[in-house]
Amino acid sequence: MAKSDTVERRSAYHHGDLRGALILATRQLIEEKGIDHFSVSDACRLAGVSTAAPYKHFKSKEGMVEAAVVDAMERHHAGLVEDIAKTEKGSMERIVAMGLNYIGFAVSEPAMFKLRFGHNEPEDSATSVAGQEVYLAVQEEVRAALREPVINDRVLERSFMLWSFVHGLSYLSMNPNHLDKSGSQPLEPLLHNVARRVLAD
Amino acid sequence: MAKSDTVERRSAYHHGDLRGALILATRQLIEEKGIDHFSVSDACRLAGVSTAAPYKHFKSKEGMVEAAVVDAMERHHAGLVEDIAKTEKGSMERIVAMGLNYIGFAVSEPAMFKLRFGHNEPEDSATSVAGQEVYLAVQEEVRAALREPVINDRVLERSFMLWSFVHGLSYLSMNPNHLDKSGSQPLEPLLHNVARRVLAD
DNA sequence: CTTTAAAAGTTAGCGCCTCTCACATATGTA
DNA sequence: TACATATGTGAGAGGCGCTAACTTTTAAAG
Repeated sequence: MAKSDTVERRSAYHHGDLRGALILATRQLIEEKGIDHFSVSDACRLAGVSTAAPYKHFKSKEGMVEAAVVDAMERHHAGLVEDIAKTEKGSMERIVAMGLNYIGFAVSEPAMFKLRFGHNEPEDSATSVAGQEVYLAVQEEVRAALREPVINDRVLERSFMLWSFVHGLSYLSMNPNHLDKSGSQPLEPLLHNVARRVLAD
Repeated sequence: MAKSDTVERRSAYHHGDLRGALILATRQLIEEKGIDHFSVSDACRLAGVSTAAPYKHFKSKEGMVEAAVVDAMERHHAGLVEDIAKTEKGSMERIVAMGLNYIGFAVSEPAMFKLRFGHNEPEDSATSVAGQEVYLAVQEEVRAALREPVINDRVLERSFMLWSFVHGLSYLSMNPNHLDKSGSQPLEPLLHNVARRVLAD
């Protein structure tokens, strides 16, 4: 309890929640101008604090960006859980809903999405752990769709295939001018098509 | 002829080929320390020139990195053409060989590979054009494997599916500790499995 | 061979950025 | 109220991206 307690209390000192405000500013600036043109100074101006303030919350610029990405992953996971709750467990519709949710996140926060996969994080890093939650959810739903009792190698294989397709489709969807490379189908039928192939036999 | 002539002559002045040397230094440093810790100054030190020299060849740091990525894409395409020449046109082996080549490049130059997809280049940018050459080669081979006379929507759809999967597999292969998420199969049988599904019916 | 314009390199330096250090202030607890 | 700790600020060191002005090398023309 010691650690999470500390983190929560941190949210109520001077600024109210400077850590959260900086994470938000970081995301907005990166989505707007690109990671190459992002600076801690800009984020400080946006949050209305001095340029030294962030270093009480993050150990470096890199750590600040990573925190923004972790935050995005966590929101993505929460949204995913919410979205699929509207569909029936083990149904094709749920698999398609997951794909649409994944692509929807990529389109709405493309910079965060790309940063998630642009760095080679060590396995136990916060980014990796947060990103894995989404993938674990995919595995569980594929397991249900395949009527398997546990997540075995068959489930892992098909989950990975599905994830690959959806991931690739996300990249194309972020660059709308490249969408015709998929054969110009609308998203939902294409996802059904792919899910059928991946889950078949 | 005016333009390419100029570019080629440029390669034989003072340094011999500073442009090429800087592209090489840029790639080496980015692969070694990551894009976040890359600086033009470091590349200059490695190439043995002043920090102002690069700006005679590239308009900015961004342009220098992009040139390194374009160079990587061109080498990738050349290697792909060479690799598939060893297999029979229209065969499953050729499709699998392309997948292995793609993944091989991702593993050998992961930073270049990620930069290729980490930026949202305008459609006509050099990066985009160079990257498209590889994808056009994929489409042509899928067309041959499907016995289609031209690259129609069916070919586009299956090419995209194949590319998505191979792309996803590349990301996992760059992080070897994540490879078990694909069901722990060795690469080649897994590629056969996927190619069969994608090309079927 | 000399002249000349352009290409390719250097030095100096401006402005911005990251990050640290010393110091100031707010907060919860004893 | 006193204290320890968590947050914040201001000043500044050191580094980087990029430009301006200048020098040197090269290719081409007379």
